[in-house]
Amino acid sequence: MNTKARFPRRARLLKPAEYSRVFKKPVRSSDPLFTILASPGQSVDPRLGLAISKKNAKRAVDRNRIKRIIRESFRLHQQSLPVTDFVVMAKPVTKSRPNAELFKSLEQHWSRLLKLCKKYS
RNA sequence: GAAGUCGGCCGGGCAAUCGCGCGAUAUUGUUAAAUAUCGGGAGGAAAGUCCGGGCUCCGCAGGGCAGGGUGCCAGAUAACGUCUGGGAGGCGUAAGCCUACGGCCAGUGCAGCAGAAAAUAUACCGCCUGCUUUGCAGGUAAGGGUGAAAUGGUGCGGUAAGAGCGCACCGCGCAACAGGUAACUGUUUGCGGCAGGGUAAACCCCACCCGGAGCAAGAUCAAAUAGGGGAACAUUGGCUUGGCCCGAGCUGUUCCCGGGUAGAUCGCUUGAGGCAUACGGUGACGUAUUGUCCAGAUGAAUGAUUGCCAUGGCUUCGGCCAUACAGAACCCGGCUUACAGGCCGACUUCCUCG
RNA sequence: UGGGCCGUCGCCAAGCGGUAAGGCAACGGGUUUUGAUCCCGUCAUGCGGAGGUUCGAAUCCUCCCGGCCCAG
Repeated sequence: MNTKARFPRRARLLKPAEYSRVFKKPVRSSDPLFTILASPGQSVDPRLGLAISKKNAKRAVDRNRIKRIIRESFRLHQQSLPVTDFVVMAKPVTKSRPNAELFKSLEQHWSRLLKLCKKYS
């Protein structure tokens, strides 16, 4: 139904309960920049949640930048993703990397998760 | 031209594509919502949370003690620990800057080491006199030495040697007078030979100020669950909003029925708002008028990519690199701290030329 | 958002206006055939940072920096 690369509210995780469900039995994908947890979704669309802790990115500016980049990347790739709930977590080094590198890393994550989720289901 | 002082301002720009959340309007839809168009969408510090206020609740926000804060004077302000003007002291050639800057003649405390002596008196080396002369007694506080700090400085007189012992000038204290709203000031007058040290960011005293919590405050609608709610009576203990007391409420018993967690909505952005002009005031600021609406999220919007330009640096002249500090969360007034680079104005000193 | 606490040698810490204790560790020496134990000695000039008050500050005051805890 979403022919365009949009990012409305229903494509996000909104409640603590939804987050804890993902944390309980996730499929993991990690690299030095991000860890992404995935779990089969209950909605019609793939959904995204963000977990950027103050420990990993101390300044609010850095946290906002990381979140925006993750959302942007998710928005552009959600067409190819299965109906799954994702939670993206950042690492301590993430804040010091340029935007282009973060986009590249996330792209690899999405394609890897696509394979993993197919195997899972 | 160089060095410096003060004040104010900016904090990259334009375009294209793809988005996010808010408001208004329109259409669709039973609702939830969806789509389209238009409008606007981070800061000078949004930060630290160091002060002050609004707002909300604590029945009223009351009294006393305790505790905390402020501390030259006057003003500004909703208020302040902020700001403005003035005074005093200090620093600087100057422009200018800095200052917790009330009170140790209310009381209490503290001062290691050194030094004779550290706060109430005294005398180590000295100096002078006398004597029974390798010393003792008396006088003295000029000189030396110690220390952060030792009973005012210079000169003359005076004396056995000295000493405010006396005098002159300076300093200090008190009073009067004059100026100033006041702090305070003085080529003024008079009195006092000098009061007796330091420390109050030591306890403390004096003056003034402060009730407590915080928008996750609080209000409304309400799945689940039955833990409850209201009125009357009683008052030992317990609880409540600052630590205690007074005062107030709840808990207890009886009677009567409606209450409320998850979640949602409101609070939530029109305000001690901001811009412009005029007037008053040395100034902080105030008054009046015209016109204006300028972020409102909630796992948390305000973005990403590309191109061109701007600024700075490097350059093999093709280009390449860099562009700070930092992200609203109820809202304002300050303070403090961080900050690439740049702009404007006023002033000071020095050098050169005319 | 609000409130509270703490930064002292490599580690654990006492001291709270007048020379910064002590223990563990480390290093050197002694004892022992060797090692442990034990004994003696040494070490770091450092009180999170910057200002101020004071003759004198780890201590008092102000502002920053870092860490921890609590309420919701």
